[in-house]
Amino acid sequence: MSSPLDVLAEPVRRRILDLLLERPRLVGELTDELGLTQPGTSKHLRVLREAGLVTVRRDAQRRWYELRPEPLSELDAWLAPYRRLWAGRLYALEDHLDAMPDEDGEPCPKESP
Amino acid sequence: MSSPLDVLAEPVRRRILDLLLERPRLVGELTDELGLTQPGTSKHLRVLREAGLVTVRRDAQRRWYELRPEPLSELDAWLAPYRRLWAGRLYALEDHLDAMPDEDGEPCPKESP
DNA sequence: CGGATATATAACCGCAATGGAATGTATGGG
DNA sequence: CCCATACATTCCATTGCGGTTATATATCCG
Repeated sequence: MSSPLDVLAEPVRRRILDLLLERPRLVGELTDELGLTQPGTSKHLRVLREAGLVTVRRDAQRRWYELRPEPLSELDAWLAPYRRLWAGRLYALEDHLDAMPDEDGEPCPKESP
Repeated sequence: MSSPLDVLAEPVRRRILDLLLERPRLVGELTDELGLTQPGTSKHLRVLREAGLVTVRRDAQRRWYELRPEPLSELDAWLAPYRRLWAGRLYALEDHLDAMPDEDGEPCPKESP
């Protein structure tokens, strides 16, 4: 019972979904593109399957994996109240720059310098 | 340099953001609501800070944590091409139910039975 | 039927991340 | 000046996850 967010934390799984966004793929194709071993790919696919993010179509020994985007709507729903914030209101950058503790780290990286 | 998705995989951190969605909070408040120890809370807050998802305002010994939703736009951007799919086209449910391998598992849980 | 192909599963390992206890640091109050 | 408060950091143990190797299962081909 893992949340889509949990499943998508893995970069590899995100790449799989991105690949399936174009068209259904065989496990072998995905394995090639990901540069993983076949069992590695299969395990990620299993996680995606159990999260309902992909479905399988059997074709002899082959398995066509295809995208099932529905569960992503949950993520979208979670995101909704936040989207309003960064879209609508202008963020007072200087305000919290001023209040920044004088640590040497970079607590708030800007996205594009 | 962790992606928002990576940071949000943690349920606790999602709850923190949800709490900060209402109003800024002190570490103590968050600790109470989360049922964690104070250092535990602080560590999650550190992760959120480094991801740019929260900012801190110092007030004597207290620290007011507030939400910074901007990095979530990256998640939103990743989500965009998928959103079109589950929103626009009707998903052929029977189609892949038909192609479902006869395993005992439940590869595709429906969201509301 | 026997081997090759395509994929899944199991067993195992290493690492990173999480959570708790103890400690460090800064600020305010008496 | 000393102690309490509020929070951060460090250290440590546990665990869960991702990756690989080896093995199992199913299907096609000759």
